[in-house]
Amino acid sequence: MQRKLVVNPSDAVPVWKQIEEGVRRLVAAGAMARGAPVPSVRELAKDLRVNPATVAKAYRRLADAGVLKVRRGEGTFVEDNPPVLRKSERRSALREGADRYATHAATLGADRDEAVKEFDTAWKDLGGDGGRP
Amino acid sequence: MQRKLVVNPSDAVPVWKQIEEGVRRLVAAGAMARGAPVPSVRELAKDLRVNPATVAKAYRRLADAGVLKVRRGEGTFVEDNPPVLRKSERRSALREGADRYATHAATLGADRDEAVKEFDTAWKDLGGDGGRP
Amino acid sequence: MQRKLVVNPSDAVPVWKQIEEGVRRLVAAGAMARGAPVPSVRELAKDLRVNPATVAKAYRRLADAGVLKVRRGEGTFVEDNPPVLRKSERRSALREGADRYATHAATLGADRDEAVKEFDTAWKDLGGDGGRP
Amino acid sequence: MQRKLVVNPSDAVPVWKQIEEGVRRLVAAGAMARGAPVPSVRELAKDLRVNPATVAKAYRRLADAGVLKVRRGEGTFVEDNPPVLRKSERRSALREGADRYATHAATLGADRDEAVKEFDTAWKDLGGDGGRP
DNA sequence: GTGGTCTAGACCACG
DNA sequence: GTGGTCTAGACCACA
Repeated sequence: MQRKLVVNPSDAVPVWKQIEEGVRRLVAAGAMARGAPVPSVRELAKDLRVNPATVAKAYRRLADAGVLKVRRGEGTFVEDNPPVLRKSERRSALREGADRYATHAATLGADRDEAVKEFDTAWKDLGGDGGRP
Repeated sequence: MQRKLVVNPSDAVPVWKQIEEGVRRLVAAGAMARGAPVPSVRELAKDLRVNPATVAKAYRRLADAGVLKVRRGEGTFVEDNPPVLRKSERRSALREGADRYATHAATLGADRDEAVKEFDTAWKDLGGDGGRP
Repeated sequence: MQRKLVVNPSDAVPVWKQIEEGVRRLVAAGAMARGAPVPSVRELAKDLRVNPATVAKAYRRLADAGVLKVRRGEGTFVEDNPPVLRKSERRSALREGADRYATHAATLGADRDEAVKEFDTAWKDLGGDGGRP
Repeated sequence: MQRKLVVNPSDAVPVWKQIEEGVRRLVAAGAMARGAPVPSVRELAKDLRVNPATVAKAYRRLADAGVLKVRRGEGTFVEDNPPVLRKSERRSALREGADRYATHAATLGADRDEAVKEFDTAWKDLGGDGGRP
């Protein structure tokens, strides 16, 4: 599992969404500890070479979602108790990704087993152990 | 595998791209035979309830990619030898999609079996039968 | 100088125009003798693998221009005295071709001398002798 | 060489193609520097008095060809390393155009000097100075 | 502000 | 009939 944020500006997925998902991932993985400060908007923007407004948008959404907490004058921090997605939200988000991958694989002419095999390889590379990564 | 094109105008992915990928799938699956005519721009547009320019864009891209062949004044046809991705390209394209889905699922806290189960559901909805479509 | 008609259906120039210009060229070069019969519409269409209507359009224009003569029930023939283009028409047609080539060369980043050199090579290959081919 | 884009809506060649070739020329000539921003779609459309979608089509094709780079929400830029045709490709592309023009001129009964003279006139109208632009 | 998508409809060239 | 081009204008996502 990567421990650092990376974004691909050429990707179809919006940059702000890549940042948002990346932060969620790092928080879930413990790479960003609860209550710990996250990089400032300007700092992260400079690191990722993106527009500060883009980072700000991701942080704002994460704050709205209760993953981050802004303390005026101090900075931005990981919430002590980052929320878990509601079941239905989580499910539909998962389904969305599954749809994308299924369409992608079918377009390439792959069959079901080949697609799953490739997924398992990718899953292992994330640092998983066959179950929860 | 579905034998008919369908598009979802509410989807985030552009309609022209849905058409392009759908045609690629049908050609790959043999549902659209080599050298055979594809529906005319206007006809398909009427079927799908979209603007002819949208279909034309998809056809144009497919012609640029060598999948379709436009004969002026006659119509649009499947190329006799639609380009097949080289094995390594196909593999890496599949892997890329698998990576995206694995990351996505991991971000949501799903485990491997849940992700595969969701993928299978999505695959079936494409019209697949569990094996080679 | 080619002695046979060839057309390129993928070219930007319409097929009927390629045929029309080809016939003019062959007549001017003497490859199609004055008063001699030209291939029938169907025959030429079969040879060139184009739609008979396309050949018919070229022949009709050539007949209108006085280059060919249709004798009903007998066939189509080269006129005994094919007309010469009026000076202004000829000039503007020449200029049009020059414009196309100049734009083409400039887009490729060629300089004037290189473009002329390439033209001279092409001209010689047509069978010319440095002057009228 | 012209330093500014101009289009002729009455010309047979599509406006989007005129724009595409014009930009290629300006980039090749260095009038549009590597990495520098090109006029925005709307701005250029206003300048040229054409529809923004027409400019967008040209830009899109140039981006696909690697000449321009689109940065979402920021604008469109000249690529740092716009692709140069390989020598042999460039040569054969030039030769192709030369062939077309030679054939065209010969069809009109022009001699070599007349054809070159007309070419020079056309070249000057592009803004050339008789040598490398 | 930027570019991308889509619609509706006109007009043209080609076969 | 076919596809291609262009316009006018709306709406969206992104930075």
